Amino acid sequence: MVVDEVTDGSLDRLFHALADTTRRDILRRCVQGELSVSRLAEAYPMSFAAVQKHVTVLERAGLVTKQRRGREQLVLTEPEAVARARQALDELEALWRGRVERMSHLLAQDPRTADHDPQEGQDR
Amino acid sequence: MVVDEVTDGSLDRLFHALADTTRRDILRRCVQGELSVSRLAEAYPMSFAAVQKHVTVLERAGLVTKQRRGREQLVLTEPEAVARARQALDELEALWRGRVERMSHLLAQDPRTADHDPQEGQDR
DNA sequence: TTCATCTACAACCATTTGGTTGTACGTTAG
DNA sequence: CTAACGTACAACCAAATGGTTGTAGATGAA
Repeated sequence: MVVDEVTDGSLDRLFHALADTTRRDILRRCVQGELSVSRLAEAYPMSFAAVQKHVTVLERAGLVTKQRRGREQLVLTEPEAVARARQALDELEALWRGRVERMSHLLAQDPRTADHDPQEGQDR
Repeated sequence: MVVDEVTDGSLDRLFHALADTTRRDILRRCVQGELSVSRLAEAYPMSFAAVQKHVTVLERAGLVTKQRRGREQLVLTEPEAVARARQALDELEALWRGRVERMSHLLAQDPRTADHDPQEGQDR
């Protein structure tokens, strides 16, 4: 359950893998059901080798794994990797909320009048 | 509420901007309080120009904006951009959950109806 | 076996990235 | 005014990216 040690390098690879339209689309397709690399490649206007490289990038980022089935290689998504990316974004937002909170503290030096929240509410 | 039209290109820029340790660190620093580019540059073992370029990448991704104060340029974070990235990840997770749900459906059904579509018509 | 399919990977190429240095310009402090 | 500071931007470079083609190895089908 412990999301094992998110290093800088792993986050670099994660976000880099997500930073390409084709790769995000591959993820969307595979997240709905495993596909072989060949089947995937049929969907894009590029060579099989190019799609293969994209899958490799996703794989090194931990976003997918491959599993042999006969002569095919099925691409399986790893939802936990998405969770790791989200965790990094959450951390940023937490910092931001922290700042807002500190600012509120400064604005309301007297704890008794510390009704907080100057309009910067939450999204979700 | 409506997060204005997330295009492929904007997501590319967003995730690309996040795919670098230095840039994520810049975000963390700026999210806690605005800093000038010079002050930021003091924190990293690289030239001022390099940091300037990183800030430009963050800016084109919509993650920060710059605001002049005298001769300084303050870097301000834009939390909504982080929210856009999160939305993209949420969408992926939703697809994944959807698959699980469909799989449960299939398991509850007659096995003979469980056919896979060989060529889902998609084009470009 | 023979043949078609799926995958792996090398070699190559153009473009982008991430860094550097150098120069120029606006602004603030003395 | 002059000097120092903060910024902008160009030119350059090595390395990584994203694509190509070609070749070769496994595997399944006939």
